[in-house]
Amino acid sequence: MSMIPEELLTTFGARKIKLNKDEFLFAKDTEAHFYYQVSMGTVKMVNYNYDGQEFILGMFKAGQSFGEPPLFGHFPYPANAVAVEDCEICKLPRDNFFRLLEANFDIHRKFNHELSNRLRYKGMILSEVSSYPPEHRILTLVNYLKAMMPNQDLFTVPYTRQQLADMTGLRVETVIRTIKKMEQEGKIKLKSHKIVV
Amino acid sequence: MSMIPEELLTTFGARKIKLNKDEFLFAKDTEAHFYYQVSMGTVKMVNYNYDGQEFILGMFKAGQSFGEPPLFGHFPYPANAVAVEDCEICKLPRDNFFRLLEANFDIHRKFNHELSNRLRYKGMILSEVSSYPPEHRILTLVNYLKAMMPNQDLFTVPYTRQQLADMTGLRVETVIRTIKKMEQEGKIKLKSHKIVV
DNA sequence: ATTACTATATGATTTAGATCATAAAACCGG
DNA sequence: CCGGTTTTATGATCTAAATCATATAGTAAT
Repeated sequence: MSMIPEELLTTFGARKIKLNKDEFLFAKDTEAHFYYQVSMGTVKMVNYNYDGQEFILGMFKAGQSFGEPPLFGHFPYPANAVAVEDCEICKLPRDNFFRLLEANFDIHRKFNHELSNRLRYKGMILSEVSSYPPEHRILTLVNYLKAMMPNQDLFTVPYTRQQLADMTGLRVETVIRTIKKMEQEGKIKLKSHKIVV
Repeated sequence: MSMIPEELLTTFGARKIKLNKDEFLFAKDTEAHFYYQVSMGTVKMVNYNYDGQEFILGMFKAGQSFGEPPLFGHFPYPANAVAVEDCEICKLPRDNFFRLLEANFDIHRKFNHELSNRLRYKGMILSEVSSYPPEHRILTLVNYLKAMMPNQDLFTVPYTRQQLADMTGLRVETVIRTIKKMEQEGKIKLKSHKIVV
């Protein structure tokens, strides 16, 4: 379930840190020194443009790692890491992380797999944002999120309209209006304002 | 320079195939059976929306590989592969590719590095397309392309206005007008219609 | 050179979604 | 339960870029 079991991380010298909602873990354009894995809560990778408008590049919850590409690819962070809610994060120094990988080939492979999946997500969102109207973008995102869930029962999209907007490059008002319209047309179902698929 | 030396690819049973300009190598939503590496020419990964508008997710030239994420991540192709010009492509069956990786740890690592760099590119473009005006998008892309060049001399952007549009989610006319405006304001230099940085 | 095609150029018009403004629900901590 | 904050809702207006329509300039092949 976890990218790397927490016991193994501890063995290699990882520390657990706490992060309050809205706190920054690292900032865009700074150097990467650590491997991070969410132990509790949710972290988002996010970019802000000049007038504060944000775009969410990824959401990471318990068990998921984030911010490794700069470690593998040797470039500065391309975005900021911010706590979406109170979090606990496992933090492992870069060198220890590479030692851990060398000693665990299967985990090294797992990262290949994980990075590939993230490319899939980004490519999908990119194609959407560049050429599809709001309705299509939201539906594509929602269907992807559902498909990523292990159990295929009813899935409640756990994001606010604002977060959906920040993930699809739309404005809140547009997302609100589009979701309402889709509900009226019977294209989606809502349960206490959350999309259920 | 190459992701995998061609001799090594041959050792593991790779074949060279030819591809004419505008020919498809594989299509979106189909299964991935091969590892591909450009030997000559340029291949683009591209998506088309309902009215034929295209979005270019990546351009790959001699030495570069493409379309591996579906091999690593076990999902169908998220985009189409099309020859931008006449090409020669090395093609290696999936299983042989994985055998090659197992036998060459350094190459396996290289893919981690490569995938990370692609994530960087996609994240950058995504942030641009979602929240920045045409001028900023074009400049960011151009600067990135230059930064990727090994030699840091004068770099001529090798793409047409149409291709730049398809990489930034803009329309040709917008790219043409924006580039012209930037040139007049001295923000960029042109040499026989191509941007030089 | 001439033809045929591709790329660049430029004006006029339209439009989807952003922006602005304001309000009503829903949710949360003490 | 109350007061404050966050989230959802909705109407009115605006605007950047898309779209539409042509035209001109390059480029490649015969």
